[in-house]
Amino acid sequence: MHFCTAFFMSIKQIRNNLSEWHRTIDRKLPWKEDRNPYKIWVSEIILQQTRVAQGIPYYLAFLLKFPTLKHLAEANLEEVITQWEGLGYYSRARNLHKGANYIMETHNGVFPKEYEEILLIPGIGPYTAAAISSFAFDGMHAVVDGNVNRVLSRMFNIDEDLSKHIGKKKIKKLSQDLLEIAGNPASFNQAIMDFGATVCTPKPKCEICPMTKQCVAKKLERTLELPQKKTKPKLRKRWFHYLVYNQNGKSYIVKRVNKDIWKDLFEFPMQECSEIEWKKLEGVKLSQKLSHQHIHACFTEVKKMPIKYKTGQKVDWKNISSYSFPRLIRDYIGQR
DNA sequence: AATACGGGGAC
DNA sequence: GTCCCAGTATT
Repeated sequence: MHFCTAFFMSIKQIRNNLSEWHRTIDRKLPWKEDRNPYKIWVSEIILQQTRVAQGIPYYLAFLLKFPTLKHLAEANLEEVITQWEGLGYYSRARNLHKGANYIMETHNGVFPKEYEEILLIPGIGPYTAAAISSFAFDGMHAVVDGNVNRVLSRMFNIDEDLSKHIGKKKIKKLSQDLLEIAGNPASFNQAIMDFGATVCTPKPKCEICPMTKQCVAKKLERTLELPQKKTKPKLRKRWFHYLVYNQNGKSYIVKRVNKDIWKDLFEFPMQECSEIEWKKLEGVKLSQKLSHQHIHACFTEVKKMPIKYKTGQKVDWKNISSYSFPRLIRDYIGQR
């Protein structure tokens, strides 16, 4: 059929141009040095929803601290969380630790090779399983991340909401077709992500793009409309009152244990309150913007801790920095 | 299908 | 300010 032939030609053209383009730029990054699945795993988890530049120092420090899967499995969760301090999405650190133990128990410490097995590791979803499978083992699994969504929705003018099943299926199919024609999964997956990260960016650089002839969105002047944006959840404002005990060189800190932000990190004893109450408080006021919440914090130093706040553990001020804190708390301690 | 989960960089 | 980043787990 004519349509199928044209489609196939377009796919081949895209593959050729993409691989030619990639040969000219290939970014050198620390996790590309070898095909050690453990290192690739760590890098992929760090890079979830995280920019390359932000992830690099964490990747280097993490591998210095936990050089092998066994080191990670045998570490305490506390140490792992500490390595993650400041990076955000702390469940990634929890799952990395849980995943290392899972691999020790289920696969005798040997990182599994098959996509379906990789997918069962805690914290690994379809993207990360495909990335590890292709980068470490040459598995024929196409990655679909934010870059791929953007590149392919534009190339093929995919209108669907990519957070929904239909849209996901379309992108997955295109990406898998391209990969199978390209034939080199590690290099193709790397190329399409690098392309999305540097050329087919949210505000695209079409003037330097080698594939404008194949890009349907460009032809229709729709590049800025694709991929379809999802409506963002509305911002939540929260008001925290911290009681900072300070007597004889001691303080109290408590670990956050609930299903909420900053789980497993420490903070001072805290009472969440209303905006009205918060504005009347005396103390050091700092705020922190998260993607979906604005946290307003007031830190009040006290010589006596009310009984109901006396939870957690008493610690020396001079050791306090060794605990893991959210950015906001760390900032307060730093400027105090 | 929708929501929660951090922090930061680019504009 | 806004967008969104090499996403996943839970509801």
